[in-house]
Amino acid sequence: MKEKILVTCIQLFEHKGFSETSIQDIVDSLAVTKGTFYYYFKSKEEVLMVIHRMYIDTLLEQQNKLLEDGALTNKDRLRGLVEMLVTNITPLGKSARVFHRELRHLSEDHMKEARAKRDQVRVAIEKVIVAGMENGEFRPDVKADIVTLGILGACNWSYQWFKPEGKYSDLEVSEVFIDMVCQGITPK
Amino acid sequence: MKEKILVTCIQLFEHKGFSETSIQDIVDSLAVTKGTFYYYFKSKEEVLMVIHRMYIDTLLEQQNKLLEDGALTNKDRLRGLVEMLVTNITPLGKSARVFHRELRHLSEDHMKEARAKRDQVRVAIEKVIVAGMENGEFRPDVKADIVTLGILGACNWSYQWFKPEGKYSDLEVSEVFIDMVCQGITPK
Amino acid sequence: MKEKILVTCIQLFEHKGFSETSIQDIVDSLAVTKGTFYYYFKSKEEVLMVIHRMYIDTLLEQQNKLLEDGALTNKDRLRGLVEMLVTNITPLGKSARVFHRELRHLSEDHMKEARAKRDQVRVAIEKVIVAGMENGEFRPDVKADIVTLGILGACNWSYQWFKPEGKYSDLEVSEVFIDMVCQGITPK
Amino acid sequence: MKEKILVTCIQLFEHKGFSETSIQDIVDSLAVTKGTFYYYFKSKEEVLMVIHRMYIDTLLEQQNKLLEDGALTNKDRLRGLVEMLVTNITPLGKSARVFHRELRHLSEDHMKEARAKRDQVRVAIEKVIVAGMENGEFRPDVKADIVTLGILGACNWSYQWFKPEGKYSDLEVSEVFIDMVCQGITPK
DNA sequence: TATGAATGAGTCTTCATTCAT
DNA sequence: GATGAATGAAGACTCATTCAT
Repeated sequence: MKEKILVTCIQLFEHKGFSETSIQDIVDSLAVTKGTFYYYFKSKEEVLMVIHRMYIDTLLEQQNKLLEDGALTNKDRLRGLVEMLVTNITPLGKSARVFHRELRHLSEDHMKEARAKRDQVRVAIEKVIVAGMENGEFRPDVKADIVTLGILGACNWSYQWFKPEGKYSDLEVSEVFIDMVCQGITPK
Repeated sequence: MKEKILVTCIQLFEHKGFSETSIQDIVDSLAVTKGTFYYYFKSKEEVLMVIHRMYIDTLLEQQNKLLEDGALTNKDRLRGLVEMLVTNITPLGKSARVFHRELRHLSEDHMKEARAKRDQVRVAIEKVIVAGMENGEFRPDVKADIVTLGILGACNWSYQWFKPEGKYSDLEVSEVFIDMVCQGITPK
Repeated sequence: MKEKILVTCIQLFEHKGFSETSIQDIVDSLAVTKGTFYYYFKSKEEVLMVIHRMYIDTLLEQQNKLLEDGALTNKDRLRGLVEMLVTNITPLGKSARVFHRELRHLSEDHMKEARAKRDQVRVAIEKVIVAGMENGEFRPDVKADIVTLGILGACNWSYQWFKPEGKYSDLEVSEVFIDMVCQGITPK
Repeated sequence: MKEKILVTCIQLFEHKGFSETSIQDIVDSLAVTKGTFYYYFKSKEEVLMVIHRMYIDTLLEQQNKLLEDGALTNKDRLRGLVEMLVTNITPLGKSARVFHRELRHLSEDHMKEARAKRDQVRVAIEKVIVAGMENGEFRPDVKADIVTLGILGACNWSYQWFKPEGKYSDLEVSEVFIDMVCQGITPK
């Protein structure tokens, strides 16, 4: 039941937004009563928090695997991180959209937690880039911090326009992003 | 007064979000009464619409100047567009954040209008890239549509983290973005 | 202008009802501003009162002519009163509907006045019937007071269904009413 | 509770009118909170609709009994219908007044429904008269449609003046109406 | 586990009215 | 005569949340 509530909430929050989704909407979708909702969660915000946590923890897990794999080059790692961020398979895609859009509706504490975790992704990208700069995979003169934010922006923004049934798959999109970021768009 | 209401609304919508800003909040900030608000605007949504329109129209105007200037190379134009998007001079920065975050709270009609205009920016970037591909300024094998969305993402996302008083100026940020996109981050 | 406001108000009150008609509606219909309205009338209720007064005074005037005409039989007089009530010539028809429907929105004092005048019509009918009973024109055993209220009901109700462009004219309707009331519908 | 809300609303709508009765008035009368009202009804209009439906359905039921009773003459039936309409036994009397006065505040759909049902009463009276004309109970030359509207008017109007504690009972009033309509007020 | 009645603060919005100009 | 900016009380309705059962 807790699971079912979560899934329903992800759908609704993604579709209508957190503020615009009422408890009534949620319990109607599930054909249960309000009491049931409050038996499992103590507030609407708690549901949001759980969604955030599930999403970001999944991400961080993936990320750690990538970072710890000693066999990979830094470019491979960067590719892996970009793919991870762009990947849009349900239900992670919906969670991702909720994550990026509804961060502000978390309570003070939960927001700090979410931000801190979100930052780990940024830091990971930045570290990979810096490591690549040091071992010659990347140009030594790039501004790693800003480039990182640029890459993050490109990836996170994809949740705003990406359509799974569209012209390109999520993998193709990440490939293009990686190519753009690594080779640039001007001819050599 | 209409002007004052708008400015206040931009502040509040940016700070607390559209849904979370009540008419009461707005009129309290201005030390007027609700009646006054509704004398100038017929709904909260109308204010949002005006903010959107002001922002996007300003953008499109700048954009048109860039596109019509025959003396520029396509790379110059791209740089111009990126600079235009990243530029965060007050009060456009707040408007920009409101624009990107609260699009969904517009009414059906206004949303269509806003989306159509927003799309003009995307189309402009894409056209510049395609033109550059044709005249050899850019590689002939890039996927212009996705690259465009990547660039847009990097730029639009900057409203989430850019601080005018921070380490880099908005011009520096756009320079890094342009460099990243054009040269790539790998050495030649 | 005062005249124009009145005419417009009759239209609007008749169409939407008094409570549902806002000052804004009124001034919009006239393409003037609220200030103008309040220059001529000191409240919405005052307009309603004037409409009531105009209608009922017109009625009472007609009624008095009928009653004072010594040449008429009581049956003639009754016919005259019924015709007077049913008559739906514009703009009296709309005023009549407003009169009957919106009485309750008058202020205490105005309501008393309106009720008193309205009562004069009832009393007049009753007197004509009693006079007819005394001189043999009407049956001596009718309950004049209730019959009066029945006749009034039939007439006043006609404003709810009568359509000038309908199958019968207002004169035909009153003829039928008079016939029904005088002869009854059973055969002799 | 739903029952209690309905009873209270009938009182208030009858006394002050629908538009003039606020939700606050209603819940204050019941010593509950607004939330409670909206737990049972989803709008003020819904309450009005229920009141209309209860009243008119009760009426139509009574009416059908009358029409189906083969032992009655048409005059009996007409008497029955008039009695039914004039009868003012609590709480139907208040409902009746609300019904006739507040019809216009129903939503489009509910209004159509109410009007259709209200029309059934008119049609029933007309049919009884026509049937009486055919079997010789009533004069063959009466205009059944207008006479019907006259009778309806007399009856419906009674809700405006009838007082249960007054000089005449509701049964006496209907008797006078029937006598007036059938015999007429002129001597044979 | 789950219900459903009840709460009460809060939402956006409308409105009749006033008044300085 | 007429304007239009401003008021503030009141309107209908929503909502997250609680709690006895």
